[in-house]
Amino acid sequence: MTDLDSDSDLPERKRGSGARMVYDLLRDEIIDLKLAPGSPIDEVQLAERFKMSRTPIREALVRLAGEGLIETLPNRSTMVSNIDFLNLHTFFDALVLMYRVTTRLAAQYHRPEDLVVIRRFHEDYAAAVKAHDALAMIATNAAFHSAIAEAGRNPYFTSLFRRILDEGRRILRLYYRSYEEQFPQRFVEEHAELIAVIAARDVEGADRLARAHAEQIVRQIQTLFSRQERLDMAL
Amino acid sequence: MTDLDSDSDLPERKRGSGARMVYDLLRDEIIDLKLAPGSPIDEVQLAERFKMSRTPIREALVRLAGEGLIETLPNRSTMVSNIDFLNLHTFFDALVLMYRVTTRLAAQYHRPEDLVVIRRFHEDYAAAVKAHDALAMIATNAAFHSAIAEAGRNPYFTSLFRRILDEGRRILRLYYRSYEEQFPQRFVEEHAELIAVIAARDVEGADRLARAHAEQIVRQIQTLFSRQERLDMAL
DNA sequence: TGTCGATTTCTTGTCGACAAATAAAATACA
DNA sequence: TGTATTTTATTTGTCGACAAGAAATCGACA
Repeated sequence: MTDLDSDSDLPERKRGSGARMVYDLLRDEIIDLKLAPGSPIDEVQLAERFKMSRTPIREALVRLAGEGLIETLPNRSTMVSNIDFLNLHTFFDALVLMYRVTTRLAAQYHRPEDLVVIRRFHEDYAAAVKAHDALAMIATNAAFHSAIAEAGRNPYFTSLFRRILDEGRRILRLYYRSYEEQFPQRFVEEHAELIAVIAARDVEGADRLARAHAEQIVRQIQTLFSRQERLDMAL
Repeated sequence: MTDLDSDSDLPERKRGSGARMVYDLLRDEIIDLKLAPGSPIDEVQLAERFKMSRTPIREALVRLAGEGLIETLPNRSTMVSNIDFLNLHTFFDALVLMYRVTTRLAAQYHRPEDLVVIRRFHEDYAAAVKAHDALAMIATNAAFHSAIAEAGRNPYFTSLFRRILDEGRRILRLYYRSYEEQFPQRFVEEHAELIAVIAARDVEGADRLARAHAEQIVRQIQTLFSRQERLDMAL
C-alpha cells in the first residue's frame, strides 16, 4: 500500500532527461510484456509515478506511438499496441529480409572493432542458453543481431530492423516458458557460423546463413503459435 | 510586409487537429525544400504563425524528429535535417531493395481496387511529364510507388519505403531544374510495364523490373550529383 | 423492466508562464 | 589590441491549470 509501484527515488533529474527516461522505461516494459498488449496507459498516473508533469510524459508517448509501440485513440485513451496475430506473415517476411540484408551488409562493411561487440553479445547469448534463462536469451539474441546490423552501417535498415526485433521480443515473451526446450544449443552454433562468414567477408555465405537462421526462427515461432492455438481450442 | 508568411485564416480548428496540421505542413515544406536543410526551426515563431501555443507545435516536432526529418540539439536549437551526401550509397541500397520488395509484394497480394489507385497516380505522373513540370513529376512519382507499396500490404516495408521516398524527393528537388531534360518519357513506359507485371501477378518479373527501374533512378541521381560536383570544383 | 436522454466523470488537448541551459554580447583586464 | 570573464538574451524544457470530448452513470418515462 505504501509506495507500491514507484520506481523509486531518483529525485535528481537533469533538465532534458525526463522524456528520454520515461521513453526508455516504458519501451522496456512494453517489450518485456510487463505492460500487456492492450493495457491502458494513463498520463496522470505516469506523471505521478515519475514525479514529473504530464508534458515530458506526453513527449515520450508521442515517440512511442511513432514507433508503433502504443496506440492512441483521439481524445480518448492510449494503450499498448496489440500484437497482430492475423498478419504475422508480414512480420515474418520483414524479419527474414532484414536478417538477410543486415547480415549481408555486415559482411561487406564491418570493421574489426564491430566483431568485438558482436562476439561479446554472442557470448552473452551462449551464457543465457547455458543457464536456461529464456528471458535472457530473448534479449541477448536481439542484441546480437542488432549489433550485426550496426556493423552494416545502413541507418535505414538498422532502424527498421530494431523495430522488428522489438516486436519479435514481444512475441517470443508470450511463449518463453515453452522454448527452453526448443531454443537449443543449435542457435548458438548458428550464431558462431554467422560470425565466421561475416569475419571472412563472405557476402553470399552471410546471406545464405542468415536466411536459414531466420527461417528457422520463423518456424520456431509458428510451431509455438500453432501449439498455443490447439491449446486455445481445447478450452 | 503585412501578413507576409501567415498561412492564413484558418481560425476554425478542431480539438485534436493542431499537432497533426502543423506536422503535415512542416513535413511538406521540408520535403519540398521550402525549408532548406539546416534551416533553424523556432517554436515560438511557429506558434505565432499557426496561432496556437507551443505545446502542439512541440508534438509535431517530436514526430518529425522521430522520422529523421529534423534534428534537435538538446537545450539549444532544432533544425531541418541535412542531406547526408557522404553516405548516399546507404540511401541507394535501401531505395533499390525497397523498390524491389514492395513491387514484389504488390504483385503477390494486390487486390483489384489497388490497381485503380495505382493507375490514377500513373496518369498523374504521365501528365506531369507531358507538362514538363519537374516538381509535379517528383511528387507523383513518389505517390505512384507509395501506392504500389500499399498494395503489398506490409506495414513494416511501407513505412520504411515512405521514409526513403521522402528523402528521395528532397534530393531530387535539389536538381529539379536539370532533369526536365533527363527525366524522360522512358520512366512513364517503365511505370506502365510495372503495372502490367503487377496485374499479371508475375512476382519474379516485378522484382526484375523494379530493380532495373530503381537502378535507373539511382544512376540518374548519381549523374546529376557528379555533374553538380564538377560544377562546385569549378568555383 | 427497458430504453432514451441528460448529467457526471474521466482523460486528453491546449494554454500561458516560469526556470534552466546555452550562445552571444558586453565588459574588464593585460 | 587581444583575451578572459561577466552579463544579457534567446530558446528550450517543465509545470500547473483549464476546457473540450467521449464514455459511463444516472434518471425519467413508457
